[in-house]
Amino acid sequence: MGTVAKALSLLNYFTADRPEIGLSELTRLSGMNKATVYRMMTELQESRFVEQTDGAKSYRLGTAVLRLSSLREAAVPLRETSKRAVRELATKTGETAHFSILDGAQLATMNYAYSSDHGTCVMMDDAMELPLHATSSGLAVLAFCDPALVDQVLTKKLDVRTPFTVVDPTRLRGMIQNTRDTGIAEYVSGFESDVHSFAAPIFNDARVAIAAIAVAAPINRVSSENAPVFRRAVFDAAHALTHATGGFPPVGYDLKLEKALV
Amino acid sequence: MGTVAKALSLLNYFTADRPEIGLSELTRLSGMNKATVYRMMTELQESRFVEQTDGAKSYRLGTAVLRLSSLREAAVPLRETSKRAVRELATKTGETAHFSILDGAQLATMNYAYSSDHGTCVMMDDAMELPLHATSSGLAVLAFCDPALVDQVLTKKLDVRTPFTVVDPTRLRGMIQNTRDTGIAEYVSGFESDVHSFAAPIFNDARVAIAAIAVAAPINRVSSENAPVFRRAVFDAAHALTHATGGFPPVGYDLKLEKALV
DNA sequence: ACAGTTGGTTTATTATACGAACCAACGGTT
DNA sequence: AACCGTTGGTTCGTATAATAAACCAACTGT
Repeated sequence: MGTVAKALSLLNYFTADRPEIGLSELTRLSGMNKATVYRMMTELQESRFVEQTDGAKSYRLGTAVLRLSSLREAAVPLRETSKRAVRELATKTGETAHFSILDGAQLATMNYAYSSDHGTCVMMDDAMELPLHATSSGLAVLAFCDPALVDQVLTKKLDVRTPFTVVDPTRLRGMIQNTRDTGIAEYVSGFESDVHSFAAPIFNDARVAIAAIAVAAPINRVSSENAPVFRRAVFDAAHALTHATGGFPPVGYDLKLEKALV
Repeated sequence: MGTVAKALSLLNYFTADRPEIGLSELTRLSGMNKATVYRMMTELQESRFVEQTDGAKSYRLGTAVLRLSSLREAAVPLRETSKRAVRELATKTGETAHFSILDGAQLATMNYAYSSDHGTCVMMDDAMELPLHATSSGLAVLAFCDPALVDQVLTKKLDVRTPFTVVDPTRLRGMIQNTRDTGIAEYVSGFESDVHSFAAPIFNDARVAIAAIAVAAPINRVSSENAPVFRRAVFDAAHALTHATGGFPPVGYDLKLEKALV
């Protein structure tokens, strides 16, 4: 890993839970030398990727990332397009909907929407990172992405989030194959307990999965009655999104789904 | 400039007009050695700050910036809050409204909204960069930011955008002082010909200007009749935004404005 | 007075980034 | 087919720039 990549990896320690980090803390987190961290943060600050809060000396993400993401969004519109789709999906299903994009070997939540149909709903965090092996969105992406990513994910030690998180590579491969067959991913309590989620992949112009849209409901609100409704809604949303963003599903994908969902 | 900053400066060559850049082009633009550019882009790619488009080998901004900007937005909400304000301002004034944030020595447009009241309106680009010396938004920020920034901007050679762009430091200082006195900035044809714009600053919690909200109208639609309406609308929007984002205006600012705008 | 923080600085050492020159492949001209 | 100017990518000896340990100074709580 070169210097640039090492410096940029420092940015990964910023999370929704930890929006500001001091020098010593960042040194501890990264395991790098303090002087090194200091120099890198100074450079990141020059480039406005981070900024120091006035009173405290702690760092937080800077304005440069805003400009860059606007540009990325202008070049590859996803956030805006998906936002509407997510809101519609939440309204239609009466449950929490979310859209996440593949970023390395994880999914980054880009937006989500709640429904007020019920007194409770599955909660989300801003910019939440979703593991590929523990979520329906992850399965949806793994089923239709570059096979190398599947190998990469399955050879690492996988985090256990709940007693129901599947970490056995063989079982996961089975679930991925199953998703590939049906076109829609499901996961029960893999990431949060008592949550049943449905997800479908969004494809790019090379027919590779790059994102997923999902619905997450409390287990007890999912039945054999309404599960087909969720599946249908998720598929329709994903289908529309793929097309709206200039992507194409793999050959035969739509057809297979249309049959399965009748 | 260290390696990290140099590598990150490569990202600045991505603009709305030039969303994808090839290796040779980037080498030419940056004036760096090709091998150096290549190494840096490879590292940026590892960190997912850029990605290569499938067919062509050209680079475009990657997914990492999306995640980071979501996190920044979670820590310091501005984009979302301003979006509503901008839309309201456009509706209220019947003209194009936009919000931009200080990023280094430039303003980065974060969002904008058109009005359909007239057959024509001032057009904007995504993620447009606005020079501080040629726009009303720039004057608004310069009037209430760190004085060091004013010096920094005025000592550089300033770009001429139109025959009406002011580049004389003395005249600019006058205009900045004038903005400081009235609290609202105006500029006629400084950035685009035949455009009259009004802007007011947004303050952070240290009472320093960090952004601006503005209205831009075709010159012939601005008169002594409706100019006060524009000023009032822009001030109200900026005031609301400052408070909505947890900032405070300088002591006496609101009072001065309230008097001037009666 | 002390121990343990914090952010920031200095130093010699050595690892790493550098750049000129070099490929191989592609697309037009002639 | 030979040529030209492209393109993205690679090589390798050299010199620059990143490194890490140790050190400040300021602050906190005991």
